[in-house]
Amino acid sequence: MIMPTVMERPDEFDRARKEPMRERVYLYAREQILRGRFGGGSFIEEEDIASALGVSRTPVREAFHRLEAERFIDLLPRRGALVRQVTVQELVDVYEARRVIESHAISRICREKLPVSADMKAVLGKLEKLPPRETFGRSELNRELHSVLVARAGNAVLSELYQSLDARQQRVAMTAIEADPTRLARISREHHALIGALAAWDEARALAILERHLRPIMGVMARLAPPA
Amino acid sequence: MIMPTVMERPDEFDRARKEPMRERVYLYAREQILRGRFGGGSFIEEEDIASALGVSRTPVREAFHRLEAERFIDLLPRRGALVRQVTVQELVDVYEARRVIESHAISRICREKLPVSADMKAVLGKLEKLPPRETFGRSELNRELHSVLVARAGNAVLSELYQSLDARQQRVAMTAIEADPTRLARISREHHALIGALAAWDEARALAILERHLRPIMGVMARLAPPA
DNA sequence: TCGCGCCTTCTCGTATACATGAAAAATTCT
DNA sequence: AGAATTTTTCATGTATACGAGAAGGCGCGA
Repeated sequence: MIMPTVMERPDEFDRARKEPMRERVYLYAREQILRGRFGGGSFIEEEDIASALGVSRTPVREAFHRLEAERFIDLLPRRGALVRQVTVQELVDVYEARRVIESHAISRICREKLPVSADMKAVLGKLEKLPPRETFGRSELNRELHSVLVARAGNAVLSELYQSLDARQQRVAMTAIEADPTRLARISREHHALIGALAAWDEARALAILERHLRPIMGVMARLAPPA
Repeated sequence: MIMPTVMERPDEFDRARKEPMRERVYLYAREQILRGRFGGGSFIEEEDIASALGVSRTPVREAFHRLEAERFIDLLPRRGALVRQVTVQELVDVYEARRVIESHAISRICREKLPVSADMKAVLGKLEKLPPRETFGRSELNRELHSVLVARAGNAVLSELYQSLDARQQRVAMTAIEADPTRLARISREHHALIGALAAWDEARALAILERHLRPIMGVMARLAPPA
């Protein structure tokens, strides 16, 4: 029932686009949550979004169901959509899951002697071209690098699972970067080291770098998401 | 557009139940796919299900979206719902993913010296009480045992990921059992051995048993799902 | 004043109606 | 006849309507 922000002007978006309405509704609601406008623990109602975007409730419902599947909200029967509170425990679990999947990918890449893919090089290249100021863009590319790494291992199912984790952590990743911008430089260094170890198929070294790479993030999380 | 089976009598189900309609529609469509009545590669239309169950298209749409999220069908824009063909590659990937997650769970249980949970014992108990004839029930319990094992490790996120894998492989698991009923006895023995190793916190042994346990299934899969 | 139950209100869940766009069918041209 | 184009069909995508169930307010009684 809490409307965190009053929209002065109905959030009109380009209705000319031909992509399905529910997709745009989904992206809109997702961004509101990501940006923290819909705080965790507050309710959103279908009609809110529908009128704000000038669409009917039907596509909003479909977007809500997708958001629920991705654990952004909980759909309470006849009550509304509760924006999930990100708990510390959940973050720890997400990072452990990431570590499990990424470690496996690294092991496969090294054991099967898979060369570093063009995708990985492309992402690294884009990262270098991007000025350090562009924290948002860099953060996106960093996440993409990890995705591409997992994809390289060649297991589509694991890649999908990893993607869903990625969506879940995205909320916090953004604020984590903002809270400590100096981390970006460190992350870049670690990424280069990781790709280097992968190119040399040095499994032990790559795994060690991954460990060091993921561990400190948990500390940041704990500070950002005090227990509800 | 292919309706594999003509329903002589509209598949009437108990409309008195108070659980949401979309849930029943979901379960119905899911079972049809699981039982192979909607063959892989064929289209199902919303209206088919709606009229077969005597409901409107609205809950059917929601059920379809859920089935798509669980990878039972592909929703093609303005075309319909395509029942996914289970490829050998996908099955191999699913089993590899299972192995990754279950191995991690075993490692954690052994390293943190977590005692075998009451849940696990309960499932084992139910399994022993169930007569060997009950292949379907035994298969369900076997899957449940693995779920409980993963849950024991205490990572809710990984448990969720595992659950989604479980749903994906269910289609084939059923037919796999039917194709080779002698496997059930072997599975039971391996499960007992696995729990034994877990109780002793013998990580290496438990992992070895898991490997042996999951590997032969892939052979069965390859025979059951010839490349499309 | 406080507790209990009724009533109002408001949102979701489902049904129905209409619009849109793609596939299939019919027609025409070569 | 064969192929390309137009027409038709028909399932999906979206909007709207209606009913049911829960939350909160209000009045009544202790």
